[in-house]
Amino acid sequence: MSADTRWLSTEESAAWVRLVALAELLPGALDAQLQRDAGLTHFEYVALMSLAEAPERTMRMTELASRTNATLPRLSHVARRLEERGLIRRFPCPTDRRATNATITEAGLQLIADAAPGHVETVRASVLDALTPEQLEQLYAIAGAVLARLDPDERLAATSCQFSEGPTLARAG
Amino acid sequence: MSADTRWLSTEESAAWVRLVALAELLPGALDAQLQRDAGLTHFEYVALMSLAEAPERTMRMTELASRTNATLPRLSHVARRLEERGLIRRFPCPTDRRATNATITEAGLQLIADAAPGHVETVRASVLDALTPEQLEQLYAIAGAVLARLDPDERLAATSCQFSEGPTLARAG
DNA sequence: GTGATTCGGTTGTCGCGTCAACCAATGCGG
DNA sequence: CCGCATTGGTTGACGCGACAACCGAATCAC
Repeated sequence: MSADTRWLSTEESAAWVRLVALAELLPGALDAQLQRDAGLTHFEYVALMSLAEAPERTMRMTELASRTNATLPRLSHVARRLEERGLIRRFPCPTDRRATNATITEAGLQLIADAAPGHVETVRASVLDALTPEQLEQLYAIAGAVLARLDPDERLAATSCQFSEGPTLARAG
Repeated sequence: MSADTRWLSTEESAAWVRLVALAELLPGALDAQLQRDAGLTHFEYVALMSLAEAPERTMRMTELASRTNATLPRLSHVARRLEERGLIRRFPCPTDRRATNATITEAGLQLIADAAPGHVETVRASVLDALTPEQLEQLYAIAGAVLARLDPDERLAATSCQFSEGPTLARAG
């Protein structure tokens, strides 16, 4: 009976409620747009993006799972579906025959290249354009502070969610 | 072919990646703690909390669904499970015989009363205690600006996630 | 009143994620 | 070498949420 619970102050409660609402709504909004326009979940989009930006467009299943905050079984299921759709290919790793490498195919690159503009547009419309430059900086700091608690190993730090505007990644065989 | 896509700047991309990571990890962290300590999902916790704070500890299914950002089928499934566990009760609304009212039981009140301290502790440990008072205020404003886009009707504005420290809600029959 | 429409809710089906079980390959101790 | 634990990954069963179909009750047109 720890009666010494530090309940939330009014300000804490208000901010918390909003953060929870945000965390509740954002994934659904991202999934809905990507599903509608590209037939992809946000998770699939991030996974394909990660592969697209990896050296040789190839990554070990375990590393991909870690970078996308997925369990290995989950990634395995998703990879099977993506492979059935011809968006990725899997093959045993030559140096460690336990491991599996995943590579994004040309069709996969094409799909995310087509999907990226709409996705970026959604990100702007639902979040970024609602914030001032100062708030953008504040958000970066705040999310960083929280992630230090939730993701101490910074496994998700390297996820990428957009194409840069540099030399296009698609068709760069 | 909209080649006029406004790609993300470095600052935007960095903040966005962190926000996505946060939205990805937070629900899992909340679910894990509540599941472990009370056998509840975060959604079930919020639903029970909403009932506990409603007048007569009773609410219409439709209103509860709206406040918790749930579809009606989802809420119906969850309500059936909670009822089977004896945490809520459902009965037809006397004034509109189409409608169903849900009431939290004594057992339900007891459960969330027991679960609340641990949950608040988790909220502090994973988020609130990582932020300065200024950042808390900034978070409130930022999340408010984004929610204006994601939840224009402010349906989630009234969700409550904690017990106040006022007269305890449990056992107040 | 009576028929058509809408509202409030429940039920069934399907897809995805989790968990546990399993298998092959590797590494390690002796 | 030979056990044995560990690593990397897949598979199957189960639970939850989304979607569609459905039903009774209320409402509206006239």
